[in-house]
Order: sequence, then structure tokens, then C-alpha cells
Amino acid sequence: MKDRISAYDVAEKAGVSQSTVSRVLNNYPFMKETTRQKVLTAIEELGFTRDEIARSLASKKTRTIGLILGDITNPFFSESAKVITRKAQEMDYNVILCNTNHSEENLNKYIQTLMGKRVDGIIIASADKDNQKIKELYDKGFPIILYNSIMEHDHANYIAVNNYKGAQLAVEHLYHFNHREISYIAGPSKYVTTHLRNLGFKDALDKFGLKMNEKFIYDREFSYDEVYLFAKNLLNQQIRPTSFFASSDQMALAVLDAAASVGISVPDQLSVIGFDDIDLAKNQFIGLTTITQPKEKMAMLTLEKLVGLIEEKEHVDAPIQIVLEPELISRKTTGIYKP
Amino acid sequence: MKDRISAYDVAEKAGVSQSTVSRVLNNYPFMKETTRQKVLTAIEELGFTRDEIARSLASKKTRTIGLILGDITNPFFSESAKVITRKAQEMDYNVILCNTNHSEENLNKYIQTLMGKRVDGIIIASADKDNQKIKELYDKGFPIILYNSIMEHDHANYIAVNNYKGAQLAVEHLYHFNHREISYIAGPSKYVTTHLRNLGFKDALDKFGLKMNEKFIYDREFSYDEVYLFAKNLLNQQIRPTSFFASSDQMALAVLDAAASVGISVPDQLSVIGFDDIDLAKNQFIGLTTITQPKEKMAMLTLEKLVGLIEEKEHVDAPIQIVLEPELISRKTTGIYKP
DNA sequence: CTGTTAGCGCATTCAG
DNA sequence: CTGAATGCGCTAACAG
Repeated sequence: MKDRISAYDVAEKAGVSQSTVSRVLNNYPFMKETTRQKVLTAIEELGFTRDEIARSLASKKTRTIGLILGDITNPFFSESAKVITRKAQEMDYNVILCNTNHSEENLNKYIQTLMGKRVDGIIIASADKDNQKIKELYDKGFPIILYNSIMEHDHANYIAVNNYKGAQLAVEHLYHFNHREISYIAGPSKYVTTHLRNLGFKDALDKFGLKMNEKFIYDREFSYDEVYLFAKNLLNQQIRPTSFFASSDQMALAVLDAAASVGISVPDQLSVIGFDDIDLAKNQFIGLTTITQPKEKMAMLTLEKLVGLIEEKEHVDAPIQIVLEPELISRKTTGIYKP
Repeated sequence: MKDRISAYDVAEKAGVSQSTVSRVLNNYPFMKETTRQKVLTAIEELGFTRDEIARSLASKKTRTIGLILGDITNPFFSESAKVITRKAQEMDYNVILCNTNHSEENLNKYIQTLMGKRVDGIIIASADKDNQKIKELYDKGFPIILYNSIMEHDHANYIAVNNYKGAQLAVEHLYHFNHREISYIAGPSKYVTTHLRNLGFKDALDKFGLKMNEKFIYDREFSYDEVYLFAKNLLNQQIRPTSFFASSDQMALAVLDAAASVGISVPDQLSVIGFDDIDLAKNQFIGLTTITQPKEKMAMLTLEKLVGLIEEKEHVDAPIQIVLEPELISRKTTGIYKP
């Protein structure tokens, strides 16, 4: 690889100073049009592109944001990431993608790395509720927003759905379909979002005078394989639930997988409801009943707010905390229970 | 935000020079252990983290690679991205994710941006077969590898499956299941990979003495909605195919969606086979018959080779061109055709 | 309107 | 084994 062409080379060729080159690169308005053109043609002829690294060092801005998420293969995350990266491109930002596999150790490591890379801001889509690094950054005034994640403490910006209500909607739906034995794939309560869903689930049960069967509750890690095994095992018991509420569509898919593996048909013998409304849920071959999260809107909002924090980080008086409303979409995987 | 702590601050606190701090940061071996400790504790106490931007400028390495792909919501890409990012983290590289939505304009823009950001290398997972920028970069000796993408010309490194054979396997399978009317969701021939699959498809047809019905071929963009509409329309005709071969599982899903929408049951009335073997294909609720790509292996290889190019880019004598073998996995969406 | 100058925070010679 | 000096390629005052 031959040596890079610098702004000095361009300056020399155009017969101007390097700072003039810098000015045209930055669209400085008060310039003689002829010199701008001279520089522009020199840039063209040399095939010059500016070194963003040097630019970042000098300007203290990288126009890069970090996006940390739990699992990019979960459509909820990839669909969100798609919106965020598109929007970012429109706003002239790049995104560094970090996949934690739901491990807090990875999360902290990635935060560290991203800070080292001097990103202008960070979006975190899977944060443990008591993570200290996030709190520290927030308190320092660093632009950081949680996407569908909430902290125990109030030291954070977040944009999320009303998870409590979402869970209630799910239980209501199942109850009205005559289900009394509901298995709940909750996920670990180290996330506030799942914690809130758990609360919503329990309160809804109470409301309908239903008792909770601890054996029907899965509260371990978000792992497709583990949930699959859990569901399969449950479905093989004498006394088994008539329905499942999974706190993500991905996990609902694992339940469907398990049901198919033991020959239980959905929705005739088992109802399944998810959470997220991933694109696949709409697929009529599957038709997953689920709770919508307004992903697109959430993702757009998150990026807009983040860029807002980055570009005018004066008034960080109150945290940004937005909660959107979920909705139930009934499709083919839930049906009326007939004993 | 208070001012950053620099290596000078650390140096001062430790009573050494900045270059010494730099040495411990870079694990320079020939140092007095006591000074190293002094520096280390100073770093600890100050909570110093080095500025990777400055480091990059000085060292001319960013330890960042660009990953350009067509659509992160297509599981084939997100599953590949997951492997690549994990592997990258292990090798101490970061990845900037770029989503082109299959537009060459975006592709070129992203390549430009990434070069500006001084990434050490680029992986491209959706490249138009005659893209000039890729050729230029390759010819300059810049580390760049195509992932499951091939160029018309030979100026490129790539790692891909034998797409030609994959398509043949699919047709063979369908043929042995008595299907004679096969619709093929090909995708645009601007990609060599799809072009090769098209060839494989046609040759297999010839081999079995089958005629190709042009109306059964979809050769436009990879768009879920368009494929859905195409398939739905076809399935509503008097004369309709008895089977579909889709050149990605994502598109196969669109076909299943369309079939469900018109009440055609799979595999009784219609067989569907995909390509990629995304995780979801294994889901027994769906059970998509498909052609495997050894994603994991391909992704690992790609990153290893790329890092190889980056870190020892002396012997770039011959291009890296690796072709892996696909395999057919028969599941539930294909069955024997009974007229 | 444009040139000069001084950093940005490190890595990297070169001395010692 | 360690310090001083220089520069990576650009931005951002400050002059003029």
C-alpha cells in the first residue's frame, strides 16, 4: 500500500495552505469560490479522503456511537439495530456493534473499549439493572441511553415499553381464552424489564384469582436451548400448562419448537404468546400471537435523543425517560382452551 | 464531563516520563519491575484509560474492521455477524457494522466511510459482482475479504460455499420427490453467488430433462414483500408450481408465508426448500428443508484470514479463494408430490 | 477571505 | 532500563 495522501499534498497541488483545504472539507462558507474550486479539483485528482482518525483526535468528536446488545441473532435486536444503523447513517454517524451474549462481563468490557475508542455516545439494549458503569457514565454526563432497558436507580436515560402492562395484556388474553394453567418464560430478573414483566404477570394472576405454579416459571438465562429443554420437559409431565407466555418472541419460538418435538399441536392443545412482535411473528405460516413493542419508533427516538445529547449536551437537567405503550396482537398460536 | 486523564497525568503521578507509561501500556518487557508497578498503581488510582484514537493516529492501526452486509435482519447475516464479532473480540478487534439494504450505492458509501475511519480491514458480505471499489482496494493490497460473495474478475479474496452445487442439490431433492414444476426464487443476478446458483439450477433442470418456466422464476431484488407477492400470485394461478426453491431461507419463509395466506398446506400441497440453514430452519415447528452453508466455519475462516492479511501483509502473492461444500438437510417442508 | 501556529494524546526513534 | 524529542493528519483560534 502506497502512502496516504494528506491534506498537505492537496494544499500543495492547489497552491493554498493546508487550513484552506480543511475549510473546504468542512464547508466553511466564507471563501472565494475560485479557491474552493481549486481545492476541490486537487482533491478529485489526487483521490484524497480525509483521515477521520486525525480529525477525531483534533476535534474530539468521532461521529461514532456504540450499540451494545444482548444477541444480534434475536430478531428483536437485529430489527432494532437495522433501524438504528439506518438512522445513524442519515445523521452521519457510524455504529460499532457489540454483542454481549447477555454477559455483564462482556458488557463492561465493551463499555470500556467503546470509551477508549472515544465514541460520542452509547446505546445499551441489555443492561443489568444495577450496572455501575452505566451509572458512572450517566453521572459524568456522558451521552448514554438505554434501549428497552431500565435501571434500578434513576441515574439513566431510557426508552422502553410498559413491560408491566405488556405482561398483563398477555395474561388477560390467555385468561379470556379460558387458560388457567399458564407457564411463564420469564428470563432472569437481573433485568428490570423482565422484572417488571414478572410483576405484571403476577399481578394479573392475582387479579383473576389464579395461583402461580412455581414449576411453570422459567427464570434463568435467555438461552434458546435451555428454554427449549424446559418447555419440553414441562410438556412431558402429567400435569402440564395449557399455555405459555414467553417474554420474547425468540423464546416463544423455542416453546413452539419444543411443542412440535413432543407432538403437541398449537393452538389446539397448547397456546403460546410471545413478546416483541418480531417480523417473523407476522408470517402467516407461524402467526405468533404476541405483545408489540413499537420497535421502529423506539429505535428512532433512541437515536434522536442520543444525538440530541451528543450535539447539545448543555441541558442534561432531567433524565430522558420515555415509556411507550404495548399492544396485544392475536394471531394463530393462541386459542380457546377446551378441556 | 471533566477533562480526560492523559498518559502525562499518569507519568507525573508516577514520577516517570510519558514514554515509560506508554511502555507499560504496551507490555514492553525490558523494564524494572518497580517502575512498572509505580505506573500501574498510578493508572489504577487515576482510572486512566488510553485514548485509542490518539494511539491509532500514532501507530497507524485502529484494530477495527468493517463488516458490510446486505441486511442484518436476515438471520443468515446476523448469525454470521455474531460469529464474526465474537471472534473479533477474542482477537482484540472491534467491528463497525454497515447495513447496505442491498444497495450498491450504500455499499460504496460505506467503503468510503470505513476507509476514512482507517479500519484495518473490511469484510463484505453482499458485493455486486463488478464492484470497482473492491477491486481497487484489493489491487492496492488493502486487507479485504468477501464473505459468501464472489467477483466476476479475479481481483478479490473470498470465502464462499459451492453455490452451483447447492442449487443442484436442491433440484435433485425436489426431483426425487417427484416435483416437475419448480418455481425458483433466484434473486438478482448482479451477485455472482446467485448467478452461480442460477446456473446450478438450470443445469440440474437440463440433467433431468426438465423445462424451465420463465414465469416461475423470480429474479428481482431480495425483498421479503416482493417475494411474498410473487409467490402468492403464482399460487393463485390455475397452473402453479408444485414446489419452490428459494435461494435464501429468508425468502423461503416468505414463500411459506404466501402459501399460508392462500390456504395451501406445506408439504402436502407444496414443497419448499431454502438455502442457508438459518437457526430457525431447525425449529421443529417450522422444519425448513434447506441447503446448509457452514456459516460458523466460513465466518471463523474469514476473520482469521483477514487478520492474517492485516497483521502480516507481506505475502499477498495469491488471492485467498476458498470454497466450502454445501449439504442438503431434509426436514418438514418438502414431501413427495402426489398429483 | 486565507495563512500561521499550536495542539489533540499517544508511539516511536534516539540518546544516555 | 528510561527520558527527551518528534510527528501522526487534522482542527481551531489568531492574525492579517
